[in-house]
Amino acid sequence: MTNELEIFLKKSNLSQESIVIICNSWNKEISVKKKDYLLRKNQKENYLYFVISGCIALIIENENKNSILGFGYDNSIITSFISFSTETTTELSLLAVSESKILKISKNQLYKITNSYPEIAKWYYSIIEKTLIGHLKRQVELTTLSPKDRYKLFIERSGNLVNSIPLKYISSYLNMTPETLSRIRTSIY
Amino acid sequence: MTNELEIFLKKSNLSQESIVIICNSWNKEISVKKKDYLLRKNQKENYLYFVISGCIALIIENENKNSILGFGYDNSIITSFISFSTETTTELSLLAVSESKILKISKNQLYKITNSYPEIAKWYYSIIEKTLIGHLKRQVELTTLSPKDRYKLFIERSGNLVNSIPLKYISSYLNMTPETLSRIRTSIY
DNA sequence: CATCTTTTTTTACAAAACTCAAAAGAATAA
DNA sequence: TTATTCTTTTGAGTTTTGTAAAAAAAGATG
Repeated sequence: MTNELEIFLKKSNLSQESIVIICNSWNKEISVKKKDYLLRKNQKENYLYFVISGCIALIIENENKNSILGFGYDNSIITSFISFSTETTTELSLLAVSESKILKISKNQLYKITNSYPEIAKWYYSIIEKTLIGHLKRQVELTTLSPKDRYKLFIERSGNLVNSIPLKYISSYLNMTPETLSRIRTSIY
Repeated sequence: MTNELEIFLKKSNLSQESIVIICNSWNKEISVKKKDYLLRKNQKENYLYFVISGCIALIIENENKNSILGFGYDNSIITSFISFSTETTTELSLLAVSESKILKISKNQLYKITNSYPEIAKWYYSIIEKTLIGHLKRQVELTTLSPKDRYKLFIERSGNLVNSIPLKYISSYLNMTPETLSRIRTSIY
């Protein structure tokens, strides 16, 4: 059982019994190196990941453009939800943008416990709901804020990432070119 | 019980019993006029809506800019999920962009049946999951496609809307100005 | 029906962001 | 360490999109 995961689970209102069951259903801790993929385009996603440390990007990689849709870091959960829930192959990839430590749980293992324990099913759906809310908020920010304001908000919330991952990933997440981000950074100070 | 809702529910794998229970939990059909609000900024969202006909926009209205995050139309479900699930006041509004017929179900009514019937709880969570997937897909499209391609894809999928709601709403949904959309429309033909 | 309002389109102009290319700086590997 | 690769910055020029204002078209109202 991993400490970080347990702390994370304790923030939900789960019984201690459920916490133990969930914790025991995850695979052993994995270390992933920078630029390793947890998932590549056209594969099927069979796992849900818990990021203990480091940073995993949910990214769409096309010939001419890569776009990061989200990051998983610091005790958060990430997967390619579309593929994970619909059993289709993924358009998105999961890429470690810094050295990371993660846990993973397979769809089967997860379904086993959500089917057996209603409380755990509820917990899982609350994760989907939180993920939806996060993406909606991001969408609001992308459409209403200027590039400069998007960057400012980003450093307010995730300032630590600025120093631990290449800026090109942040610019991609903020939907601008690395050049534009570089210019914003020099213009601010 | 409304025919459209029943047809919609039959597409999920719900038992007939659950379908009847869900149908009976909704309020009477409401007609909303173009430009009526189902929900305004800073209110709390207490309802989930089923759009029978017409078109409801999920919109963020700011001083200088309005942005549409999604449409509900033709037998689909819509609400301001952030407010609905977190009990916070909404930043988003729900605006009828054409004359619409809708049903609504209150949070209380919904929770009553999801708590009593696990199958209905599952159904509700599948709606959240589908909503998440829809928003993720939209996000991919907004970040990877050019304005022209976004418009082309939109008319492929929702061509009927082009003729039934003002173009300014479509341009907002596609994250471009009405002028840009107008230029695209003349350049295509 | 005539009028008023809203929506759509068009224009000219301005500004923002992107592309391309190159150099400087960091990080990584041999 | 040095070499190599990757990242960030900078500059110039181009393209795209946005702004503003006005005209045209469509729709609503009395």
